[in-house]
Amino acid sequence: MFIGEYKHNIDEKGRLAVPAKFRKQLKGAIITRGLDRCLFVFNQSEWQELAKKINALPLSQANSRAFSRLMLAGAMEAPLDNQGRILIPEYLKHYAILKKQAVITGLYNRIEIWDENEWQKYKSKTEASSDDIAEKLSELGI
Amino acid sequence: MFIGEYKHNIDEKGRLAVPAKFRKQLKGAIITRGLDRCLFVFNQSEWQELAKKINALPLSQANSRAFSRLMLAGAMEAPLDNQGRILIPEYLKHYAILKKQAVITGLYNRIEIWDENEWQKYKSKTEASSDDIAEKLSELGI
DNA sequence: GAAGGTAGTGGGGAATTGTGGATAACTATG
DNA sequence: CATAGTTATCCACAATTCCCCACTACCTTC
Repeated sequence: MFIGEYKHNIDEKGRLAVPAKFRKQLKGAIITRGLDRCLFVFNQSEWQELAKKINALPLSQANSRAFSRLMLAGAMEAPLDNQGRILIPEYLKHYAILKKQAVITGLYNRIEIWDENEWQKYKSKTEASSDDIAEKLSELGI
Repeated sequence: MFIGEYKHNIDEKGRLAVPAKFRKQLKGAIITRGLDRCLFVFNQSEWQELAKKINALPLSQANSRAFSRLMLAGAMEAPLDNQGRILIPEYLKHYAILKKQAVITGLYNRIEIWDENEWQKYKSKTEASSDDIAEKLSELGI
């Protein structure tokens, strides 16, 4: 299970250190476009499951194609190097507006990568309206 | 599984380098017209499957006939040369508005080839409405 | 408080990949 | 049958990517 929030730097080659606590669970990581301008990182099995679901969407529907292209075409295998870093492709760096300082968060079955600034913005926005958000979730059984 | 987004150039002879990660899975490629003004590339077995599906469409329906003509009549075998490139026929280059810079994307069981410009346009359009798309897909269990 | 270990950061060298051009084979046409 | 044009195969260079090694800082433990 991935939990927690970590702050790390991306070097000039686009490499980002994965927090040590995440590494063992991440053999064969897949990185892809996420929602809200962050990146998702999955381990092999979680990704397999998700990719299969996406692939099953009907090719004839424009929305399905768009979503596939976001998630599947956005995806990239991201093997950890000996120092436990992943390489973030240029187009994903661009998508997530990643500069030097990045935030890595654990969300149970996935990891998210945010630009530090974006994360702060998102957090303050969300924290301010956390009560409202909670209300709306009651419909979903939480 | 094909995933990822790569940027490559088409040379004056109409040749396009297939990303190294795709090559082993692509013995005997089939290239054809795709949807949204891109080209689809399949490996042998995926193509077989799709062709069978298309063939099963009712001949009586105008839409089916149009789709058959788009996909089947547009198809072409595209063997890789020793450097891992495929040759894109003139009529397909024209269909996909391909100029020099092309984008190659992996979508699980197929590859797509886009003109760089078209891809950027499509992507920014899609990314802008990614929340809506995601919402609609929640019905499908994602 | 010191020492050992772990984690994060940075840079350099080697192999792979992408790209362009050149030569050889084939096809078509006069 | 010969020649010209077109297509296919091969070769070589250049850029990028990948992998490895080294350093520093922090944290933990004795």
